[in-house]
Amino acid sequence: MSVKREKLIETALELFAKNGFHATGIDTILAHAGVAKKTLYSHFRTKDELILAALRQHDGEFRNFFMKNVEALADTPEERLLAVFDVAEAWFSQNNFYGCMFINAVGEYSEEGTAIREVCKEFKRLMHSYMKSLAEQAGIKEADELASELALLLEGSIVTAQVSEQRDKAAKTAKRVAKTLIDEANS
Amino acid sequence: MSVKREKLIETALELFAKNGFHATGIDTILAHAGVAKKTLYSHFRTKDELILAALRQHDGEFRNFFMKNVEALADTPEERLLAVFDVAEAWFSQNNFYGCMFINAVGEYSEEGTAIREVCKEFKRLMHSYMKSLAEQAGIKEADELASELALLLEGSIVTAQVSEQRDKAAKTAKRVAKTLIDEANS
DNA sequence: GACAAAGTATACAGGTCTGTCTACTATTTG
DNA sequence: CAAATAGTAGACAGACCTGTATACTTTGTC
Repeated sequence: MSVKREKLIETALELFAKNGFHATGIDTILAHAGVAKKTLYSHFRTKDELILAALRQHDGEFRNFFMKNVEALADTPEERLLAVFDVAEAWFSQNNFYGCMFINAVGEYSEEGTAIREVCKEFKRLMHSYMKSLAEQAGIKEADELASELALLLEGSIVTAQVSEQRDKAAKTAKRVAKTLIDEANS
Repeated sequence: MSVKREKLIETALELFAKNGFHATGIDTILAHAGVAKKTLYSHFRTKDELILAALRQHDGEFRNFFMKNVEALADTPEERLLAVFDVAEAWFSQNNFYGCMFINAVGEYSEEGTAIREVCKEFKRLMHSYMKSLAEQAGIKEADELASELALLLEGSIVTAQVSEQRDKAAKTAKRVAKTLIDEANS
């Protein structure tokens, strides 16, 4: 694929994360990426298509980052369910942490059923699916229920880290509750 | 206070909630409110000041709605801690539910220390404070910890209801975990 | 080396944005 | 009743928005 296209998506992701989608203009993206306007519009028909491509790429990249780190931090499925919140803490402490891009996107695009919303919904579905598979591998009976509970905790910690700026505490509180829930589901 | 000013804030809140802050123009607010531009700029110096006034009013209104409903649904402090999630479920099921306006605002305004961000942070602090006082009234030792845990669950259920559109399930899952945590903190 | 593909730079159209200004009209208050 | 206050309607400036078009340049491939 084109290196210009990749540069555009990379730049767009940074600016969308920091300043939001509506507040980030095409010209700003072009200036930061060092790409001409015509090149952008040869790769993407509209700004919305660029947003969509950026979100789709971030979906893949982020889940890859997340799973790779979970698997590096712990070996057993049960330990990995807990490690999710260690990875979250490391994520929150990055200096370019601006919350979850998919949550932020839904805040700006409220119309249900649109492509942008569906990508965000799918990302959350896949994160839930990942935690459910870990729970199943750990031999937990109510794997789906536990995954929903842990997903809720993860969302809560992301938003608390973003809004209340208590990043370490948000992750640690979520992890403490997660431990309680995993122990309970295992008994 | 001026009825025009109130109408402006009310209209702005509806449009900001539905379409976001950057995507909602001054002219759109004026047309919906039936107010002249000069009147707006006699009450607010800039759009940001209107946003700030709207957020501050929503802070008061929302917490009042929340606490009134919690207190109507349950009588004892312990039951009220659980009722928080029944009120959340009722909130999510409103047809004009677009998630938490403060979370959405932070997604659009990333610069820490700005007035808009501080209002959002303060709202979350006050919600935590409310749940902490309920926990204290219920005689729970680690009231602050429990409040942080329940706040995390509440945030998680809000975001899940908004993004994943499983509104009933999000509230019920959070309530189920909350019950576990409250029982544990009481033992 | 020729030629097609991909890129640059930039002007432009048509629209929207915030905020100011002028001129006029109700409304309230002393 | 008169004067101050608060409002309407709308034009306007200057900036920014998305998306298209023109003319030129680089790059890669046969």
